[in-house]
Amino acid sequence: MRRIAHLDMDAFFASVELLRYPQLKGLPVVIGGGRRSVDDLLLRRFADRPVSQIPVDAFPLLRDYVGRGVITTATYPARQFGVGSAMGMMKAARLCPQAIVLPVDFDEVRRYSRSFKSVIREIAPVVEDRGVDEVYIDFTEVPGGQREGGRVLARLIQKSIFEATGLTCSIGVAPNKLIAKMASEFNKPNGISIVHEADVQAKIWPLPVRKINGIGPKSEEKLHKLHLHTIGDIAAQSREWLVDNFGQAYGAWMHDAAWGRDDRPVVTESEPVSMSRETTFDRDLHAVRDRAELGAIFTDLCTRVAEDLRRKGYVGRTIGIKLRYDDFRTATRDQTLDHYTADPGTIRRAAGQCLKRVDLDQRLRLLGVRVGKLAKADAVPATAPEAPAAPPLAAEHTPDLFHGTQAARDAG
DNA sequence: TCTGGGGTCCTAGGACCC
DNA sequence: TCTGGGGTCCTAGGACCC
Repeated sequence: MRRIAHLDMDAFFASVELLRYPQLKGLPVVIGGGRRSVDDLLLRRFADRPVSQIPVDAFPLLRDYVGRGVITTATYPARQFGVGSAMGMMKAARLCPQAIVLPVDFDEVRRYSRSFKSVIREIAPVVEDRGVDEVYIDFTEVPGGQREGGRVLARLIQKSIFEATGLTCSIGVAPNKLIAKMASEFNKPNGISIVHEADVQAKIWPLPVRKINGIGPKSEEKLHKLHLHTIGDIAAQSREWLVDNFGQAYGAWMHDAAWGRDDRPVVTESEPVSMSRETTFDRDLHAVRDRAELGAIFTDLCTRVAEDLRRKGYVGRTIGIKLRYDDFRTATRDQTLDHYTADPGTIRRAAGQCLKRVDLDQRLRLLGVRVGKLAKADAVPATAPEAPAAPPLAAEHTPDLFHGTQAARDAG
């Protein structure tokens, strides 16, 4: 009998911060925002004492937050005010102005991520990564993995993670990934939930459709229009009806999902498909009026993707850009080269070509650069960047960007 | 008050080749 | 002069997830 666990760290980003600032325990704290944070200032101001001694009233509050951005994680006390992840900072500030705001410390989060995952792998080796704070674990072949439906092993993992990191997690164990994912939410935080095949009707069917991993806001809205609100409502429809309304692949999948059927394996290894860097500006920028600023950001994005590729040992063939207009519409353009590259100049030139194919009259709020069709750098025949060599990546050397004049282009 | 940054996968049309 | 399918690759957009 297959036994699959889904493990989800409780309020991971916030919990990592609480380890550093235990004085914030029990308070509403939100993580997110980024650049505008006062965190560094705080540390400098109280450089004379351990961070755990910084007084609570010295921390920055959500009510004082200025800028764009969304909440990455909210502590449970903050959630009581209706604040949750993916919520805009400004909206969160209205709901809970007294919440403390801290920026994401990616290095620290990654460190704890590696740490809790290695604890799990020592106990149960078949682990699938689902981002920094989540994994699927195959209990089926683990000695003792079937005892009490997986509860015994789940408890051991929970305890081992807590002892190694001081962090809590919630675990769902079920016949497959789909149900395990839903089950891990049943007893949050620091909970375990065991679901068997026979429980689907009682425990899964009453849930709202949105709880199915794969049904998002758009599908939820469409389901609601069809008067389907619970997973049981979907299960009550015929496969044919769902296919007629949602298409062959999605409709059939939805039917299976509602009946708790899912035979996807736990995948322990995977290769990246693309790497990208993007940034939302502090204020909307215009291609002509803010040309220099945009040019510098663009160059920086190209440089950073190139660094990411090199650091991880990949090259790519498809170079693309993404931009978001002030009205939140998104446009993408990409171009496939005849050779693989990780060279910042090559990426910059190809991305620059893409930029010329998109409307730049409207103000922009976001710019991104993506490299796709990746291959391992050592698995691909080495190709020199085509002559002439890539120009240096200074803004003044790339006058073709953002409505550069033809004369400037010729000069470049 | 809008709405981050990093991804994956799917769809659909057109090019191009056999 | 009209009429094929099938397969693969490229591109743009969009849904969804963490």
